[in-house]
Amino acid sequence: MSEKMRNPAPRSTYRHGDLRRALLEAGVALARGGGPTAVVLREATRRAGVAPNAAYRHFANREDLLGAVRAEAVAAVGRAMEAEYRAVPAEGSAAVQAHARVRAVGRGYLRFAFAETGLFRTAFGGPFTVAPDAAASGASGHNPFGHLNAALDALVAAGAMPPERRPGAEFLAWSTVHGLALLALDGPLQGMPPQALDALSERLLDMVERGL
Amino acid sequence: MSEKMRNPAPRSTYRHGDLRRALLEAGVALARGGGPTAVVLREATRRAGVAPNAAYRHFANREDLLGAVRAEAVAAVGRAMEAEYRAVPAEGSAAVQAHARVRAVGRGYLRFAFAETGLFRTAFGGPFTVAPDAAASGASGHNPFGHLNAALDALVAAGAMPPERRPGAEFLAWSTVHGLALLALDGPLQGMPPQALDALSERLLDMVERGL
DNA sequence: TGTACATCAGTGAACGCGCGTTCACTGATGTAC
DNA sequence: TGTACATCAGTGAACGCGCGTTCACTGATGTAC
Repeated sequence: MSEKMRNPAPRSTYRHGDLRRALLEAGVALARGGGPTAVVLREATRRAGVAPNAAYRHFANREDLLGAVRAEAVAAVGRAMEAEYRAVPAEGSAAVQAHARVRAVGRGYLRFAFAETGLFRTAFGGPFTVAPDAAASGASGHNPFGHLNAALDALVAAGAMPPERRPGAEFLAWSTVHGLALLALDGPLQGMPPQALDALSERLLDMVERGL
Repeated sequence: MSEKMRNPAPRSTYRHGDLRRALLEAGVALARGGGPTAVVLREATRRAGVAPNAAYRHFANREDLLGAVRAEAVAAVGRAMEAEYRAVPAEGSAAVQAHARVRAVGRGYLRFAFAETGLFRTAFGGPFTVAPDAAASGASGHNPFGHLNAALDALVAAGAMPPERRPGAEFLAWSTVHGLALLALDGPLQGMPPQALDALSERLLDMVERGL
């Protein structure tokens, strides 16, 4: 029973059950609907059926809650990228596969942006950073930047990209898809039908492949 | 004197002199410092030395003021692009010049974004549209989208780009620079020194040229 | 197994904030005769 | 040139809003003896 001291697990029962999770999920739902500014602390507590100030037992303040929601949104982007990535058939030469995977990663990013506007905005619509060990950590999935880096590394390993062009290439590739996403969300591409957006995405990915 | 009826010019004297312009300039100054959310109606009137509600003689509401400020910011982006464009030396073949001009247009956009963060955000950081006649109007300068379109048209005219790739190419090119700008403003490129940003910009423009 | 106590998740009420916006007004200016 | 009147740019005061956040609290639960 000395485990209590070594591993001071938080108490297992709370009145609400798990208010922290409930608030986080409410926050994610708000973000999904209206982006980061829609993550309103009082509204999250309302949805959790709790007094406004109860949130302060689980989050330091509104910014803290928003940060947790943002992390969820980033993870969701990563999952979308992973899904496209895994859908790439394991056929063709290593170079062909590596190319297909870079495209898949970009396609996942774009499709998420088009389909989950609010969450995408929450993840990348304001100031954001990437985990410092993004490139290094291979195991921990759900990191968009890590996926991109891995795909580009594989491109070099397959001999499909000159190694001297590799440094910084992730920023060039990311810029491209990021820009298209935001043009589609806020800019002149607003309201373009999904299939047209998909077609434009493929052309963009062509351009990146040729250009890298 | 019947001109009065034909041309009912607004009265030439106002107590303030030109409060509309004063408010607009205050708004632009606020946007320069803090982006669109910093354009606060009350603060603009404060800076103009006027009561808060005086603004309603010149703007329907806050959104109207912000729209006018945004138009100024967009025009400033256009001017920056023009400046780079005009700096292109008139030497080499038509194709070489056309390439140089596409690059110049992109470079102007990026440099503006890096140097005038607040104004860039105001122009393109939220929902925005481009003038419907953007491509058509050649004379009216200061339209970023128009500059880009013109440069790409020239690229095709010079035989430096296959005509069948021209449609929609403006969105691909714009996506690319737009994405880099936002990654530098909000993302992992934050705090990168201007010369490094310039170097990355040139690599990005290389990529676009090869890829288009 | 039972009792006394400490913990702390959630309560209820209230705050100050700065904003955008509305109201009825005033008084300098421009215009008609 | 002088007087009477209309216009309307800017005034002063006030509003409601919903937010994030703080305060002193309560009462269910977990723990020690």
